[in-house]
Amino acid sequence: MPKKQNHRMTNQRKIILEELKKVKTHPRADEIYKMVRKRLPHISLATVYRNLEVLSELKEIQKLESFGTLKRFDGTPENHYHIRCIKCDRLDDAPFSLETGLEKKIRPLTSFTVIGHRLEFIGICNECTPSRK
Amino acid sequence: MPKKQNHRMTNQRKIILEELKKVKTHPRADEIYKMVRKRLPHISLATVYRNLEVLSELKEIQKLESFGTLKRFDGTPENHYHIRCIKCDRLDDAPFSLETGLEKKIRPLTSFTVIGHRLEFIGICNECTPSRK
DNA sequence: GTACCTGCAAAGCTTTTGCAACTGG
DNA sequence: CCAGTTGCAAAAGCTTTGCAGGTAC
Repeated sequence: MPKKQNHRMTNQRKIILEELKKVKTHPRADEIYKMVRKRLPHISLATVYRNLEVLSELKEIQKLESFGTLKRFDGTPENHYHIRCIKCDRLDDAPFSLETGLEKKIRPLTSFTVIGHRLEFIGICNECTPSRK
Repeated sequence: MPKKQNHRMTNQRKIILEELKKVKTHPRADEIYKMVRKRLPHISLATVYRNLEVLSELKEIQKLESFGTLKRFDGTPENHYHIRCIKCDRLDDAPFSLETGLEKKIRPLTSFTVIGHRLEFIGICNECTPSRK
């Protein structure tokens, strides 16, 4: 069973959360570190990393890493979608044709010049599905 | 203008490409290194990295790094989409409601148990659009 | 009081780079 | 030939971890 942890709302944790909620961009850890250091000049980068981890476990924030931390390489140069197994991190091609309509739909809603999109499905693969073991 | 380069099809490059085309998974650089080393025991990991870079420039393969190399953190815990600027790497929320139908459409087509998806739009932001400078 | 947290420094990993030797076209 | 490439080793990032001291509750 998962280890129980009683998290404390330390000053550092509170300020990291406040600063992250304050911006609408999606900063990297080092950017958050810079933001927070204006209010806590002696905070360490390790504390920022540890708190971002805890806060995303608590579902207060989201950690974004769609394709995982490591780069992956794909022998198929054409654009296509993928499906990832959340258990074993296996990444397959998704048997799904391109949704060309998506870009058209978002164009009137954004100030960006939209030139494409990426779509990834998340799931559990055959081998990781308990009922089929 | 972009520097012109005359790429050579060296044995190492050819074998890396062959091995990558051979698999339907999307291996990481270190996995490709292991695959290639069975045929070229003395190849170096640096060569693998350099060739993956060249091959993706040549559009022979794709480098997958949807959210970029670095992790990013999002103060909004609810699921939502993003839009990335390919020039400055800025990442904003996408003003686009969730496409709940996608998962339903892929379920009959895959052996994975689908539990979600991630969608990212790619574009050029306001500040990077030349015509509005 | 004590489990959790912090800052610092060191370690860990993946990826990139400098360099001298080598090679494909 | 010689620009492009390779292997090796070292460097460069980003992220995690060990540890001793500090703190929230």
